[in-house]
Order: sequence, then C-alpha cells, then structure tokens
Amino acid sequence: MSEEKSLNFIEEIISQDLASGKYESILTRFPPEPNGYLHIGHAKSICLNFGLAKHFGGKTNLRFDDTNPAKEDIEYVDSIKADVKWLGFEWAKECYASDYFDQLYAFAIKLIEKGLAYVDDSTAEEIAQQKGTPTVPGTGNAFRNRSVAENLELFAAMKAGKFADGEKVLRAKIDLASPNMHMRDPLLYRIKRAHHHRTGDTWCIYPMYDFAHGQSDSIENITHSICTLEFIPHRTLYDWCIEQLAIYPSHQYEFARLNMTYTVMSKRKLLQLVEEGYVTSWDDPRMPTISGMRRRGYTPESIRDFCDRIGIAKRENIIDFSLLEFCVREHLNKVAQRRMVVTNPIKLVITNFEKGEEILHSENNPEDPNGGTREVPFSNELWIEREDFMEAPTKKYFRLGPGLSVRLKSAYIITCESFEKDEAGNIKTVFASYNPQSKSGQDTSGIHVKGTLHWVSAKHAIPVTLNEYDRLFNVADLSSADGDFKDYINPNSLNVVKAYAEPALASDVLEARFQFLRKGYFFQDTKSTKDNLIFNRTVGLKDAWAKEQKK
RNA sequence: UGCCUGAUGGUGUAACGGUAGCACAACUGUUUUUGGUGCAGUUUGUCUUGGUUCGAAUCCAGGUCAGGCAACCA
Repeated sequence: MSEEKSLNFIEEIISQDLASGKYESILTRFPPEPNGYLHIGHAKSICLNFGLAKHFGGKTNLRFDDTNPAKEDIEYVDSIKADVKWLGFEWAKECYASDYFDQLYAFAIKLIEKGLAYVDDSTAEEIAQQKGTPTVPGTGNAFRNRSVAENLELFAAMKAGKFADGEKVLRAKIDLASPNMHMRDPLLYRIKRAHHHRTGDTWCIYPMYDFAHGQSDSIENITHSICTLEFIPHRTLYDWCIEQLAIYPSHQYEFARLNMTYTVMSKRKLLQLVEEGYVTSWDDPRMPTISGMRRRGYTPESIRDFCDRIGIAKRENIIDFSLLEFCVREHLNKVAQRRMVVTNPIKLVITNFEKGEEILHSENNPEDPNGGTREVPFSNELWIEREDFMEAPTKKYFRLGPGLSVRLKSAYIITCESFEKDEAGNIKTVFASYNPQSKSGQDTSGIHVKGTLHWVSAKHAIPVTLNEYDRLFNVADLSSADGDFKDYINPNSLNVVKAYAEPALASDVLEARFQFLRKGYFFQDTKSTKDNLIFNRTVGLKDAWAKEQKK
C-alpha cells in the first residue's frame, strides 16, 4: 500500500525546478523581524520553509530582517531562536539583514549610477500626495531630475549624517503612473537615528524592506523565497531590484497566512493584549504565541502535526481551533502520564474497609504497554468529585447515588449506602461499602458496573493549583466581528482552582506531560515549585457526558 | 473607475480533461476499569451564466463575491 501524499503548489514548483535542473539543491529561509514573539502563524511558515528543505534535501537559513532599529530588540532575537529550536528545527546559517548594510549601500550607489535612484527632499506627506491613488497616476517632482553626480553626493551626505531624520530619502526611479503602487518610485533608504541592536550607531540611514529583503535573499543565494499573500504586489519590485542590480535571481512565492477561530494573529493585537493587561505576558498560556503554547503544555510534535494538516494554498482560510486541540490530544494521549486529581471534593468513607490503608498500583498510560505502573495509596477516607454523586440520579447517570455501584479506578467496586449533608444542605460525606473480591486486576466478584471514578486518598492527598484555560475570545471569526476585537474577550478564559492530587505527582519531573483522569491534559507551569504545585490545563478531554447533558 | 490574488461540504485540503477523495467538526453504533482511547458507519460540497468537448471542479468568455494594494513598518 503506497499512500502518496499529494504535493502542495510550492512543493510542485520545487520538484519541477529540481527535475528540470534549474537547481541542484534548494535553499529557503525563515525571515522574522525581531520586533515581537513568534506565534502559531509563524509556526506555519517555519514548518513550511524548514519542511521544504528537509523534504527536498536542502537547507534553511534563519534570517533576522532587522532594518528598523526603532522597533527591534535582542530580546526578540533570543526568543525567536529559542522558539525555532523548540519546534525542532535547525538552521544552516544565522543571518541578519544588518550584516549586509555595506553591501546594500553599494547596491544603492549602483542604482544611482544607473540613473535609477534619486534623493528626494520632499516630506512624507508630499511624497504620499505625489504618489496619487490606485486610480489616479502620481506626479513627479523636481528632485526626480537631479543628476547622478548630485544624487551620489547627497546620498553620501545622508550616510554621513549631514541631514536630520526625515529630511531626505533615497527613492527608486521607476514609474509614477504604474498601476502597481509599489512601483511608483518606492523609498529605498530613510534617515533614522536609532540605536541598532547589532550595528549600534554606525548607521543613520537604513534600507527599507523592499530594498533589503530581496537583496538579502540574493546575497544568501536563496532559491525559493516564500512569504505571505500581502507581499504579492511587492514581487514586481523584488524582481526589478534583482534585475537592475544583476545579482543572483532568487524568486518569491506567496501562500495564505494562517487564521484561526477564537484568536488573533497580529503582532500588534497580541502586543495590545499584553500591554493592556488582558493577559499577563507574551508567554501567557492563553496566547497563540509559541512561548505561550509551550507554557500551556503543547508539544512541538503536535504543532508540527497541525501545520502539516492545515496545508499550504493561496486561498484565505480560517482554521477551526478544534483542529489544534485534536492534534495536541492525539499526541498527549500517547505520551501523557495518567494521574488522579480531584478538584471539587466531597468525602467518601468506605465503611467496611477495616485495613484502613492499602497500596494499590495503577498503569501510567494504558496506550503504552511499557509505561509501567505507580503506587497509589488507598484508604477508608477518600476525596471524590462532587459531580460524581447525585442524591436523586437521573436514568443515564452512571456514577454514584444511593444504592448505586461504581468502580474506583484501579481499586474496588463500591456501593453507596448513605450520605450526609451540612447545615446548608450540601452533600458533605458519602458512605459506601467495598467489595473485597473486586480488586482491580484480580476481580472475582463477577459484578459489572457502568461507571469508573477517579479518587484520591484524603490522608495522602497533596494540594495543587490548577489553571483551567479556555479560549481567549468568545466569537469564532474576529475578522468579521464589528467593533474592537477586545470587546470579544472571553472573561472566563482562566479559572483557577485548588485541587487534591495523588502523592505520585509530587515526585514527578517538571517536563512530564500529564493526563488527570477524566479531566484533561495538564503541564506544570513555569511558576510551579515543590511547595506550590501549579498545573496548566493544555486541553480538556472530549466530554461526551457534558454534551449529553446539554440536550 | 485602476491593478493584483482567490473561490470545492460547517472548516481545511486533494483530484493536473475521465468514479468529487482525505482530515477535523457533527451525528450513529460498538468496545472499554477514563462518559477518554480504539473500531465501524452516516450526513453535508465544485460561486454564477454561457461556450469548447464523447466527457469540465479542471480549458475559454462574461458576471458575482471575498481579500490585498496609495507606512520614511515588515
């Protein structure tokens, strides 16, 4: 059975390029600007670029597009490198557009010499005005006719710091009437006195994206430069620069960026959530950032699987959040250690358990035959979930109620005899008897019950804190919702609860993935300590009972 | 009124002139010491109008709708 996975449109292009001999091997790049943290949308691009190289036996560079020092910082460089590594990828070279500043400057001079660039003294407003509109051609100005010699001299003066910020810019001389706005004499260099995180104060002029990106690709001999759809109109300029400069012809291809339901994906909006305190930080587990998802308990495997499943195409999309949840459940189900934790406890007393205490064993992972078992102390006083007892059970309720029997996971079958309420009328204690013949693994009782409950021995329980996360927004498609996106923030995106956990959890390692039985997948928070164990809920289990109840 | 993209079930994504398939979601049934997992199954789709063709999701022409393009941002 050969199940050939069909190629996406970029893979098709690459295999043709390889088959035709256009390239012997391919080189891609992942080119973030270090002005924020990476999010799941970047993960799509990372998986694409690195995945392509892996698939076709090529390489991928990590390149920081650091041409705007006002917004960039080393903090972001470090976080980006950590995130890419965590996702499981290795770059061939670590590059910076700023490493090419001298070369880019030389490229600019070459354009001036060819009469294809000029220094413009106009203000930003004047330039915008003179550009016209998509339906009205732009008009030129007198600066456009400056001589090559004058342009050379003025550009050198710009570099030498002879002018104030914004006083002059270098523009390409292309076509002010072009139907493509990006070809109406685009800006190439601007004067900006800002400290650059790598070049310090060496430069006071910085190249614009359009004069840095394609040339950087070319310098590195990138074969396939892959970006998102909004750069389509830039491609004409990308090609123009490469042609006029007669440098290595990298080619740009575009795919649709990732959108997801119940979240936002723009760095600007994510920054707002952090700065205005809607979340605590960039790595808040509710954030769609790689660091937030890591802290939440997502695995690199599940994110890569997700990126694989969503595919690559040019059509705009909005992916169901449930697909991401599916991917992480699928992986965690295979690897997570099972533990028992009770969040909203009521006391269960086993009236006929005269031993008082017994050490039982429970499998760590039923999906993994080699996963081993752990010791779980059992006693005559246990905690169980309040919702696992019903005073007057309905007919489809498979749990505990007067006269009903259930199995306690990895322990015994019990039968409820009676219960006690407190003054407020809430259930306080449930009394039950156990069947000694029904011990897990050596059950000779012949009894079959429908429900199995998780539990924790009261005497042995350890206190833990659980962060139960839910989606950050309460509408699916934020792009088509009216008004400010912050109006749709889910006020219940975090529910912090105290819980009792089985003692094994205290000695477990920090990096371990857990499934708290019948509750969901959990991961220790970065702020968790031995004395104050905190777990983040990565994702809940599928809950068929909750669905049934809604009916 | 310009230019550039795109349009296949609820959501994604295949089919490259020849059976509209796959995944998620939803819904059944079944198994199960997690109402989890597994297994089996069901439902739902080619934007529109013409044309070419024995045959069109695919090719051609017109239309409609959606998104992008006028930062000294990337």
